[in-house]
Amino acid sequence: MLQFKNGDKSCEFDKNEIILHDVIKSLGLDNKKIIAAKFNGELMDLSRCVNSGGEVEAVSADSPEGLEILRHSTAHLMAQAILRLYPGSHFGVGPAIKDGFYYDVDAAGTITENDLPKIEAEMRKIAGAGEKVSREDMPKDEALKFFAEDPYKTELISEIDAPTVSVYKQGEYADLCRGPHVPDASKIHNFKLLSIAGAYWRGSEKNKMLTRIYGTAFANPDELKAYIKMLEEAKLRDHRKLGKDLDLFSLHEEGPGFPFFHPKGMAVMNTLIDFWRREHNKRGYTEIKTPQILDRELWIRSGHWDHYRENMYFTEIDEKPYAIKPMNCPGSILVYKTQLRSYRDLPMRLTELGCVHRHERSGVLHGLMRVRCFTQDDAHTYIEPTKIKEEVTAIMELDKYFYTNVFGFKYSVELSTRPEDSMGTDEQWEAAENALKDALESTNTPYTINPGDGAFYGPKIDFHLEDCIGRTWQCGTIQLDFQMPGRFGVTYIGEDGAEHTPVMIHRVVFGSVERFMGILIEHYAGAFPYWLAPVQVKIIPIADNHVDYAKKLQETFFNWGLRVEVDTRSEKLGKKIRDAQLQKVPYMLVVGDKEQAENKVGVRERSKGDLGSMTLDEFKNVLDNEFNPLKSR
RNA sequence: GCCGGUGUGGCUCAGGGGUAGAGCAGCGCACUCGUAAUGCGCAGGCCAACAGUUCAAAUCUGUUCACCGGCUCCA
Repeated sequence: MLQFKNGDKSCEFDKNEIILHDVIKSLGLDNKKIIAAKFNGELMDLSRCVNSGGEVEAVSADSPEGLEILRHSTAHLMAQAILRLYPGSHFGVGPAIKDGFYYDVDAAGTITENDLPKIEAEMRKIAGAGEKVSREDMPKDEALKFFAEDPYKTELISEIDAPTVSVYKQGEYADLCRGPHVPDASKIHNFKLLSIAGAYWRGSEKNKMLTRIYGTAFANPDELKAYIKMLEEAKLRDHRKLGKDLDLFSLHEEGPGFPFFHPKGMAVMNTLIDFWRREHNKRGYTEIKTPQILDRELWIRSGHWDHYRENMYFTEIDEKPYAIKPMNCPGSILVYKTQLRSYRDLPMRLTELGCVHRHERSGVLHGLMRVRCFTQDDAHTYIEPTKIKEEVTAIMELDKYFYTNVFGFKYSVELSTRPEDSMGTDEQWEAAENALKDALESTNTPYTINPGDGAFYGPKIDFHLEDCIGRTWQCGTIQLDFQMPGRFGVTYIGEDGAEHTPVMIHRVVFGSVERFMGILIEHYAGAFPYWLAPVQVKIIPIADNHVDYAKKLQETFFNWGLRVEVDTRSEKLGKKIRDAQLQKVPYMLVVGDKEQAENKVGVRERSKGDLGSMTLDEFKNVLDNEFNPLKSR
């Protein structure tokens, strides 16, 4: 006798074993969208046979768990189609991921983007025929024999630490897989293959490169359509396109990875920096500036030569070796050491908007997000070891103010621990990692651990912001450093009159000012808020004889400190407005006979439209009510 | 760096072995206009670079460079 229940529903079978799908049916839970089962909390195939009773749930394709199964099964469906079209192909791994799935293929022949429709068509054929999916548990040695032709599966099987493995078969295709999967391919309707790329087997560049095919699948056709539309809209937000359209920056073959900033881009960047300076001054930071090129000896002493050389550029001055700085810390230390410091001077918070050069491999460059020269909004804080938590907490609050209050970003936090290539003792690393953990936990900050991703001199807390298509980019970081102060003999005189070594905190908020700007462009889709907009106000004379009045207004607004342009072209009003809208200017001021006579401006806001005629005082009042973190306090 | 793709006027793109095309932007002229594109005209390109095949290359081949999508790496 087997008893099953689901909430207040229950059923019994006078048998020793039963198929979960039958249980679901008699519990009255079945419908077309059900693709798997959950038995006592464990996801299983609908066809799975159980020999004890328990809690049973039906997993629908539109639940988060069901969607993952659906996508995973779609990856298998794709693999079967590829096997038909490219017999002899082998497969690596093919998991469900955040917005879909991929499968890494060692294809017999070359698969290109143009082949995706063909593969998709084959997939629909198989799904239409309702190809059955079945699971089989095999002892490992049998599985090894079964997959003898497949180097990838054999490698995976031999690493599995269990006596048996499960194999899923559908038609001519079979795959080593934990499952569960849909009962048959007819459950898969709404899918699309998206892109193709190379990917190293098991993620190591020492291994062969396989062909990775990305795709996605959804429970409903509307969701798939919405997702594809989202991808298209995201493309329109791409900071590289908007950077061109809005004349913010450009990239040139003559300087790969070295962006050129135009006047409008600089207007945004300088505004960001003004804001940044204000906020740091409020919090007890003072600013320094250190040289671009420094003696190679300094970098040997700092450990960069041993741990970071691959990413550095070198040069020679008067036959002596020098390095272009990839980080600002050694420079900061030299400034610290120009005087004998007291515990009363600590924490000493030195900021530096340092332009650093790092050699990045050609394939990773990406607009403003990944470059070879960027401006770090750096600060190095020298601090007594007992004050770490307090200081780290204060930095996290600063980060939160920036990201959430001012820019409205979602962000995630990671704690990155000791990497393989690093300096210092285990005790030092443990102390540093614990200090960061402590700060995170005492502020109830949710975080994940990113093992082995710390800097070579210490662990770090990283802040990741999302771009328009969900890629995340590291911006802020807080790094604890127990190494450099010792290496450079950095000291302070304590209350006890003795010399002590301070701890150093390296931290950035924007991270790279360039990257942060890239993310802002996508975040706002180019429509910067009033305080950041490169052109805040565009004056639009209706006819040529209003240009003089427009220019007079511009003078006034310059004196108010605004960024203002006048459209002096002999175009129609509609055209000038359209162009200003496309440039995403927050305020357009239409001026014609009426305004000129009354000394007014016709105010149009880019999203609210025509706000009517206003005196200059009234307009100023509107501007004063705009969000502006440069004016608070 | 690796795999795949792409490279044609400022921008978006068509063409494709026989002396280079469109729209937008630019310039000129006319219009002097009331809240998302006025009309007409003009000018603008060694078709990424370098080799090769050919009577002839933007077009075919090779190499290089840059860019795009990923991988690896990272702020």
